[in-house]
Amino acid sequence: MLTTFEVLSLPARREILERLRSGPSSVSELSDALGLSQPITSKHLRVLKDAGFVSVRPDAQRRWYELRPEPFVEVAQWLEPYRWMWEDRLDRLGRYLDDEEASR
Amino acid sequence: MLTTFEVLSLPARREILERLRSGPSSVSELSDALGLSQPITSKHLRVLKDAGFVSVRPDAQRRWYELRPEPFVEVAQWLEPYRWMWEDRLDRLGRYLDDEEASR
DNA sequence: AAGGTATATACTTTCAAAGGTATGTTGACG
DNA sequence: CGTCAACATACCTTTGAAAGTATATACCTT
Repeated sequence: MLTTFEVLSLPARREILERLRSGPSSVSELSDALGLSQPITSKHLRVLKDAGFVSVRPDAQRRWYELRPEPFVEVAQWLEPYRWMWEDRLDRLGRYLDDEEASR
Repeated sequence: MLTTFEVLSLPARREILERLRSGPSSVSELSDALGLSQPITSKHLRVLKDAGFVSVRPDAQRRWYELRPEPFVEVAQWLEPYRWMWEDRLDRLGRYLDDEEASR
């Protein structure tokens, strides 16, 4: 199973995620919209599902894929300790320290 | 050249970045601290440099590597349109009010 | 039951990143 | 000037993700 950042390293998969921001979508809708073959699309969705980026809801032959927040939260948490580099406002530093303290 | 997310997909490189949060470091310091061989460390640092994650300052035989914000900002900007998934409006309203207050 | 639709997966090939090892390069210092 | 120290890079090998193609599965419709 691929890790969160490995999943995100492929542009096609980021495009799938971007498209899912506007709501759930079926495989054929995604493959049409992004110009990918159906098998390729299914395989990317499988990877995205295994990593927690999407969930699936069957509906007859269709599968509706939908965004899930967990891996995005993981990225946000990874990113947080680096924010001081470009957001050097003291109140944000304060907020970061508050969060650190609150997490213990 | 590897893209931002490709660079981040390797744990060893994320560990290097994490270590650099406490300040600039030389190759041997990093390789000792992380248990990596010197060539491997140098190669990862080369990748990180090419992708803009670090800058280098020569000092005799030593090279001091230091974090740079740009790629982190890129990740933050990519992440932003997904925040609604786990941060609801009230959270963001709260932060907005905090910012307004802090700016006076 | 038959045929069509929507999706998943098996199989193969390709390709490039990652690690290991050896060697090159540059500067310090006796 | 020779040697050591710190680092970079060239070369080779391995490995696994990605794409393409073909096929399997499940469900609807008539």
